[in-house]
Formats: sequence, C-alpha cells, structure tokens
Amino acid sequence: MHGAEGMAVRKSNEEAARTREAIVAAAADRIRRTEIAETSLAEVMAAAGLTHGGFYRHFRDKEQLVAEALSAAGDKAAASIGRKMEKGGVNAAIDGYLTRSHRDSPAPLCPFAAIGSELARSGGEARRQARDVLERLFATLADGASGREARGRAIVTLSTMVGAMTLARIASPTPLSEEILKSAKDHLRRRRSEPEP
Amino acid sequence: MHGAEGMAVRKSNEEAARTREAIVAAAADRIRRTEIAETSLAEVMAAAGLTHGGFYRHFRDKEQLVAEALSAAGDKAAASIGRKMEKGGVNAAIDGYLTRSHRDSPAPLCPFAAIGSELARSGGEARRQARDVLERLFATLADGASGREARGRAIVTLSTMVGAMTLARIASPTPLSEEILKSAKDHLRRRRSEPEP
DNA sequence: TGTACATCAGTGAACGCGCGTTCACTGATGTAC
DNA sequence: TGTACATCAGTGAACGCGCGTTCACTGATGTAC
Repeated sequence: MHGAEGMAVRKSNEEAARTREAIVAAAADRIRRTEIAETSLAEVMAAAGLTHGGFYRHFRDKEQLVAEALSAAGDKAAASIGRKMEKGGVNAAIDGYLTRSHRDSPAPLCPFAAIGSELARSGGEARRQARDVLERLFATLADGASGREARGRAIVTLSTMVGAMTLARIASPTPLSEEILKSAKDHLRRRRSEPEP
Repeated sequence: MHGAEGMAVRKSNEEAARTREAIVAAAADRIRRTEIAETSLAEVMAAAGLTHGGFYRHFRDKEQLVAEALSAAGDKAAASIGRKMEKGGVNAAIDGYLTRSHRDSPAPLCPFAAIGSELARSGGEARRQARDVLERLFATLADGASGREARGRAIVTLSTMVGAMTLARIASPTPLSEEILKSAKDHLRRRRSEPEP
C-alpha cells in the first residue's frame, strides 16, 4: 500500500529524542526477557511502536543499542536496590531480591541473573557497560562504607544472590527452587547479623 | 564432486555408536563454549569429524542432542568436583572451582556458570536434565551427609560459586575479577570452619 | 512574520547470510537362506 | 561358509525462515533569508 494513511513523516526533534528513549527502554525490557541474541531488532522496534526500518536513524548497530539498554537496565536495578537499602538496609535488599516474584518475572530486574552467562561472553561496549553496572551494584550494596571488608561483603552478597536466583530459575517450578531461595536468604541474613573475622 | 574418494559409506554398528558418542561429546564441549543458541549443528558435526547432513541418523532434533550433551557435561562436572572432595573435602572443591583457569577456560567445566541464564529459560528435556545435574551437584557437595543443614550448606555453596564465577567472568580482565574470586573463596572457606547455628 | 528549500524520522521492500531440517544418493554392513 | 538382498551411516545439495542491515521514498520539520 503506497497510499497516504500510515505514511512515514518526519517527527520533531523533541519527539525523535523521545522515540530514541523508548527504543532503549523497550530493548532494556526485551533483553532481560529473551537474552540478547534471541532479541530481534524488529521485536524491539515493534515494542516501541515502530517498524524496524527506522532503527538506523538512531543507532549505529545492534551492539550500540544493547550497550545503552544494559546501562539503562543497570540504572533501574541499582535504583531499586538502593531504595530497598534506604528503607531496611541490606537485609531488605536481600529479601526483595530473592523472592518468587523476582524469580518468575518475565523481565527480571537484575540483568546478571537474567543474562549473566551471555554477558560473560559479550565484548566491546556491552561488556564495558556490564562491568560498570557491576561496580554500581557493589557500591550500592556496600551502602556508602568504603572499607575492604564492606566491599568484600557486598561482593559475596551479590554473588550469592545472582547464583541462587539463576539456580532457582533452573529448578523452578520444582520445590527445590523455593529451597534454594530460602537457603540463600537465610544464609545471607544470618551472616549480616554476625561480625566477620 | 560426485567421485568416489570421500564418498559416504555405511559404518558398522559399533562404529556408529562411537560416532553418536562423539557427537554428544562435541556438543557438550561446544554448548559450554558458545551457548546453546549460538552453537550450530554444523559446527558440532564438524567438531566430531562429520558433515552436518548425517546428524538426523542419530538424533530427532537439536533439542534432543542438547539434553544429552547437558547430561554428559553434568556427569563430567560432578565427577570432577567429586574427585576434589575425596582428596581435600569441600574446601578443595571450592578452591578448584574458583580459579583463574576455570574462569578463563573456553569450555568451562560447570554448565551453570557457563550457560546458566540460558538454562533458566530453556524448556522440555533440556530443562529436566539441567535440574538433574543441579541435584547431582548438590548431593556431591553435601558429601554423603543427608541432613537438612548439610543440604542447605551445599545449596549456598554452589549458589555462591556459580554467581561469583559468572560475575568474575563479566569483570574479567579487570582486577575486580580477581577480587570477586578471592572474596567468594575466603567467605566460603571461612564459613566451612565455623559451625552454623 | 512569511517564504523556499534542505533535512531527516519513519516506512516497508529487499539484500545476503546462517540456521535447522530434508532429501536423493552411495556403497559397505547386516541378515536371511 | 557363501551368496543375494535389504538396511542404513554418512555425504552434500537444497529448502524455508528469520535475522541484521540497506535503501528508495515520503512529507512534516527545521533553517536561511
């Protein structure tokens, strides 16, 4: 159809900037849903309400979009964890993370549990962004404390949370899955209440 | 070329059985190297010294191969960890797992750290095999002990190992990567030497 | 403020490519006698 | 043990499909005067 109805038209600069953000947001959602490799640009563009052809007006290639989407996803995850920490400290962050609803979410909040093994194999800008997000989460979990011990605790806490969530997703919907979440939660909470030598 | 040199010929039953095992072994290696979705059947068959067309003489489809490959990879991982446990207990298993060489291996021993997030999204027989492997590793790490506490410890230990290895791979080749391995190792070893309430 | 033209956001068809899967074919192996 | 025929492991070409990317095109927006 070459008629006049749904025809392509130039949008204002402001609108175009919003479009770009919408594409990044859609990608941030989609890559946590279906992995990076399985997420097609057409799917992302459709989620943003566009057709696939316009993608290259905004991004050099898929890699650039993925890097920005990862950064956006990291911001959201760090902000969410930060909010929990403000309300109830690290224990609240742990409890908020190791839940059934986070496990079963189709677009999990934490990119490391969602697409961790894929990130470990990625390169270029995406890899660099993933490392940034990692440092951001460690800093958030260390809660302002700058000592070596606080940092070590934050690293172990996130490692255990990411590993437990990954294994709980694999085990789901078996009772083992709940067992994993509970074991990790109990362990991390108990550790918090005891001084580490 | 329709000549007679490299022509297809029927192999003996014994040889065919060996071929099948070689394909599964090649797949077990390849999926830990490049994820399941990125591993092509042609690549697996080439690694087994064959052309891609013969694949369907041995397997119904890619999914069946992946399930068997996953099971084979799980056997290898459980056996390796079991050997470490026999020699030096859980601490030896931890130390053997959280090493730079395991982190940098192109075909990592542990399928959960290698392709964990992909397994969490998989379905069918592959998913069932992944759950089996998980139970096998928990049993191995619990070291014969059948109590609830021993099992809880094993779950937390593997969760932390898998999470730390995933994050260490993402952080690599940054100093942060070594920091993650060391923090997780110190924490898990220390915990072993203390009774848990 | 109004006019004339260049810009470019977005569309939808088309491209080349690699994938999983299918298929006709070959000829040594397995089997029935 | 020997012969005659069916089986089937493996080959390599071909298929349909979805992907990332490119492109000609449209017409409102942005800009220069």
